[in-house]
Amino acid sequence: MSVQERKQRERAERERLIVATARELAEQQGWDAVTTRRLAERIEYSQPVLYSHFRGKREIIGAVALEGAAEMAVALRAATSAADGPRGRVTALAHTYLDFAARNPAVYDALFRLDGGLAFADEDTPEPLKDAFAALLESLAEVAGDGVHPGLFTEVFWAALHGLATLTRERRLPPEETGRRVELLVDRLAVL
Amino acid sequence: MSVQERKQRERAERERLIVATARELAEQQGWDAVTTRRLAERIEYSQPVLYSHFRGKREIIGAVALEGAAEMAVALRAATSAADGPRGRVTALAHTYLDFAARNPAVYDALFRLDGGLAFADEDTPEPLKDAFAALLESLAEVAGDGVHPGLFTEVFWAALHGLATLTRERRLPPEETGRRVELLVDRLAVL
DNA sequence: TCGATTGTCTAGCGGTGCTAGGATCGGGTC
DNA sequence: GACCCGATCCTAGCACCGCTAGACAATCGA
Repeated sequence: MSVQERKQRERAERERLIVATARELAEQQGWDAVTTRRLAERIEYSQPVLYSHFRGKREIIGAVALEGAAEMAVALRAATSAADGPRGRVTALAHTYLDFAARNPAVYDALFRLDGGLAFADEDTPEPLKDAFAALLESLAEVAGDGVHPGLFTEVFWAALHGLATLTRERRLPPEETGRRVELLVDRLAVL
Repeated sequence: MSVQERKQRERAERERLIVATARELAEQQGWDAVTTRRLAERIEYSQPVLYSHFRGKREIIGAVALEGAAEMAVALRAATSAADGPRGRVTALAHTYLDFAARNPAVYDALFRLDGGLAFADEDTPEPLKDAFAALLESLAEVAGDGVHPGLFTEVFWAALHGLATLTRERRLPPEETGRRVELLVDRLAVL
């Protein structure tokens, strides 16, 4: 049994290596540079090894996305729990979200822009994704306003943040005014 | 001279054919299916002909984007001029925007999701893009609220619409509640 | 020690965007 | 009308992509 266990451990370790390497490469040079050949070379195995862990490139993106979702949830909760008052929490939430997107563009892409084969807003949505949404909802529910469904409010707020994050990063919005945009968004959307 | 003019005409005509065919193919089967080989085959020329009109695939996407921007501006202005009152205009604007994105996913992608090599929010931004933003601004300026820069307000509103459009289409938001999300967005963001 | 299983690699398939270089066609000139 | 020359277009091919079949080697159980 011990031998099998060791092999399983090593296999799991290699899988982590693949995901970490893919993420690293994507952050360094963008997802276009994450080819199966380059990835295989970096982990010092041949291409087919990747396919013994994942169905294909899409699943590797999905794995990076799940990792990112967990980290984002942690970051959001840390920021909101350190802030004071409803307004402070929502502002911190917004800034943390945008900051995460800006600092981890490849992870953000894996999560919300690329196809990682993950189900969203569904019963079989992976737990980390549900939890990241829950982290948003926890802080936003208190400012949704009377008679407004917290989930719906969270969706709208999230969509606005997502729009700002993506348009800013693609230089479709000038990045200088991000602070004022967040201020406006929070002032208007949140019922304080 | 007449011969040269005829050749120029034919050349311009072929360029239109390329853009129209690329757009059609993208709407039918997605941008991934728009390969230079398939596109060349559809226009009944060889691949290199494409490169005598455009620097590469990216520029073809850009051309489709410009076409789409002009159409979107027309659609937005038509919808808002037919609506009554500030609230009616903003609501119509939002629905028209999301409707355009849903009905022309490939064009929307070319405009706001893919890299068409176009400059945004810059002095050398192509005129159709500036004009589409202007169409948004025209209706949104009247509900920006006192002391809020109309341009900044438009950017935030646009980002929110963009987030809703993209997340809904990628099934990251359930599509059923779009109406209620727009209602909430307009109610909160616009000063009526 | 031997066979079977597991793991990994080499090699290759059909596709991609893009381009070099040769063929062909048509207009302008004698 | 014959010729030249430049513009125009195509064939063929480059290096790369995601992915996989099949050969090979290492390891396990009997």
